[in-house]
Amino acid sequence: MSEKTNTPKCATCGSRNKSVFCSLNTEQLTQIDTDKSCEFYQKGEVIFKEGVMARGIFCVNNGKIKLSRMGQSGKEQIVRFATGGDIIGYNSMLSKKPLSATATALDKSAVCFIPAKNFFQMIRDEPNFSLKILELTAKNWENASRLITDMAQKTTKQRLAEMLLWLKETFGLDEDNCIDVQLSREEIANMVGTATEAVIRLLGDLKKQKLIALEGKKIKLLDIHGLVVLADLVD
Amino acid sequence: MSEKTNTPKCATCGSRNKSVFCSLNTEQLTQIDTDKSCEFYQKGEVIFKEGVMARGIFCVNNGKIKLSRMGQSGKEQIVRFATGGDIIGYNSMLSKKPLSATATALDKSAVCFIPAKNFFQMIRDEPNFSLKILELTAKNWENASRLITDMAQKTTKQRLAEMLLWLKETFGLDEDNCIDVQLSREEIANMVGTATEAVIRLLGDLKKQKLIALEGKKIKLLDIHGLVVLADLVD
DNA sequence: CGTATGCTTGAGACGTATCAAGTTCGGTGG
DNA sequence: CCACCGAACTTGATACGTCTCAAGCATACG
Repeated sequence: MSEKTNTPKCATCGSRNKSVFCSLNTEQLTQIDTDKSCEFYQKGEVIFKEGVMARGIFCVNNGKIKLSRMGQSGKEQIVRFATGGDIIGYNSMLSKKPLSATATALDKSAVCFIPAKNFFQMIRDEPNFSLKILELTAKNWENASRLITDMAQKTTKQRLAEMLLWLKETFGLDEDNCIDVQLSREEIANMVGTATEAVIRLLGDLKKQKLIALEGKKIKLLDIHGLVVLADLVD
Repeated sequence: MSEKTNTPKCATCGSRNKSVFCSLNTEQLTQIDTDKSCEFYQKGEVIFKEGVMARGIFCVNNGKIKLSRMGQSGKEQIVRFATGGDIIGYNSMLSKKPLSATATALDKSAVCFIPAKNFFQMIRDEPNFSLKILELTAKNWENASRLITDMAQKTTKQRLAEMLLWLKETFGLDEDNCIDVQLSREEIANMVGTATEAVIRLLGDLKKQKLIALEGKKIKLLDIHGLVVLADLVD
């Protein structure tokens, strides 16, 4: 099979309708199909690296991706996730600055690359597309400012509870009520902004409080409302 | 003097050229002038409140404004500042969600209100304006994701050093090398994400390290490079 | 089956929050 | 102009949470 055969078409992309591309017409989608390319990544593979200039945007066809920054002495901070239908790398395009985060596959993922030229053309030609991107960046800011507040003010345990809820929103639950993504304890720590050991102890606490259950590597949510209350510190 | 007389005109606004409105033509500016209104605020007065739906954007003619969110048990978290030429309130417009932060004047400030209609019209009619706003929101995200990382990973002292540098960038230094904005210790604590007492002690430490000097309420920066090094934990 | 990697537990040190005084500052009314 | 009052600031003592380091344990994989 050639790569061409593997490359998904925008018109038939299952993620398109919930994406920023939902308002584009057939002609515009064909143009993207012509210019884009698609890459497949294994778990752990890097899609793009912080500090490099972006040459286009990436659209996640399917899979799970983390976006992280290098902080203090090389410690990773996970700042966002992306799944099917999400686009990544656009902030760097728009600000004309180097990429501010590294994108890494958490799972087998298929990611399309759309050149800068097409991206900016869509912004110029299609005000609705522009507005979609603006909506996206505005929501990003709102999420980010909430995160800043929480990082600054909440205890580690509250942040952990919040991150579990965030993971649930992003990746959903499987048939067994377990969060449907596999992250190492270290990666969870890198979301929460704490040490791996703290995550382990605090997950133990949450388990004792019957808010979650631990089944192997999987985290089962037993009491979502309880987690919400804890995360908001109604405590 | 009627308020009309007081209302500054966009065409002669000293802040316009460094603002997102720099690419608009005379006709477009006149349209804004017709529809906008201008309010004057004293130190401490609230321009808009978190949770309310925005009905337009605000453009700072002059003055100093803090944007903050309510976190844990009512504790304020300062997430951004705005000065002459900056616009605020647009994220809420774009995401069609309630305002995510409260804007408060730190000083006598003049702020123009531009109705949503005009804002969206400019986005539709003027791709360059669209791109300016996109650039702005993208930069916001990059700042925010850095802040998230720093809040999660840096020590309080490092964050304080970083915030002092941030204040310097935003408000500049006066003729005496003092940060040109008056914030209470509590407000500084609400930027750093710590207690007022910690800020006081740590400012004392920075003073002992000869990185800053304290002259009354004013903070004088003695060794900017030293602060940069400290903030980055080259320590 | 052995080795590497990730996970877990424990003990100790450190940083920061909290609470409880004082002190200084800035504005107001006598 | 001074005295007063409240708010902001400062300092100290203590407690708690979290990080770090060190060791042991489970798990995955060749």
